[in-house]
Amino acid sequence: MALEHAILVSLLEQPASGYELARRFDRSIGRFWTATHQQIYRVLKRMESDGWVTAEEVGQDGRPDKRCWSATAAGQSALADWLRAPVQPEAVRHELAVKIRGAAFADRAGRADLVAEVERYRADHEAVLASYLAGERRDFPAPDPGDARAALQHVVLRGGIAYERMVLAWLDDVLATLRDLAR
Amino acid sequence: MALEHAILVSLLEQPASGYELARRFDRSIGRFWTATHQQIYRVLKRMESDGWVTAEEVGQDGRPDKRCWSATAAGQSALADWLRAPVQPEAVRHELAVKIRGAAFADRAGRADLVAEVERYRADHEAVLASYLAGERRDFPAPDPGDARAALQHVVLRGGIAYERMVLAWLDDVLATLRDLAR
DNA sequence: TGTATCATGTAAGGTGTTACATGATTCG
DNA sequence: CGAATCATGTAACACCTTACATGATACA
Repeated sequence: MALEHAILVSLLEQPASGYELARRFDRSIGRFWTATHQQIYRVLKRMESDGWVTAEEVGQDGRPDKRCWSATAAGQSALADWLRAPVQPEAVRHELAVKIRGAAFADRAGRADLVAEVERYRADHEAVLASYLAGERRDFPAPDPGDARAALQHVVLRGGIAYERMVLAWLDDVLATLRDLAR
Repeated sequence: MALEHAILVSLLEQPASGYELARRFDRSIGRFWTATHQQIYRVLKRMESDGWVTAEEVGQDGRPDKRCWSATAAGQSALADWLRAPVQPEAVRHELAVKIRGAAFADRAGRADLVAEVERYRADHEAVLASYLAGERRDFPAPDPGDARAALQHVVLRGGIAYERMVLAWLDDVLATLRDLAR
């Protein structure tokens, strides 16, 4: 139930329309919390009725009008309450791990297909790592000790980078193991 | 939608009652796929009507009767089909990362509380790592190149170990960053 | 003329969580 | 006698995903 809070954080960082929020959830915030635009519009409506956010109608030339959302004082206080609550244990769902254990019950051809799929998956993660590193060079070229927001954004990004590096190393281990079995 | 397939893998490894399955989802399988007993019973029923699993009634002395489930040939073939399909991109939901970015909008006391919470969270992950390492020593003391199932289970466990080590290192980074901001 | 982007939604269906429910045995 | 474990479920609700829907502008 942290979608509300992820939206609050994003709106406190910068007010936005539902559409812009949805794009952020495809990019920076999407690194650690995914949401579709349908979810976002629905939750924004609930948050509005709870008084956590307010919208300002913005007329635009040559584009549809938009509602620019920002967090209210009540929203910021709800976020502060949530920050104080314990972190919920995460629901782990790692499909590839299920497939790897399932490979024990596949034939030679099935395992060869899995090797190809792991290679494709590995290439995806290599691309994600490259984009994180590019983002780090772009957004955090030199540490600024006075900027708390940047320091916190940066440490979260470093977590993403560490995760991707770990995944790549593990996928090499997986590929070596699968190839060993094929011999 | 991999719960069905996680159940198939588990039943192929060893037939089990719904209750036993639920316990496995609290332990070994739960490392990469979580499920509650309610979900498991519901899905088992659907899988039975799809002909993927069959149950054998087992009467027990001093305990309630149980239904021992095993995968059918149709179930194993459904698993093989799924193994050939591309891995779906995972839905990332990392609450702690949201909280860390949210800490930019908290006061000193709120950040101090977050430090304490990160320390608690870190201790949890240290315990998980210790249990993985104990499981590795217990179940895979010496590699057996002929045992495909063990090799695949082991590489998945190594993934869990690598993940926990990465998380611990990152949490140290997070704690150092938060403490830096408090000075 | 077709595709991409901006902008906001509804509806249906599937999945997951929480609470409730039952009933026996084992162990302290 | 109470708590934990074994064993299986139902019901209600919350949440998420997918498909559908609309309509404007910008650009090739």
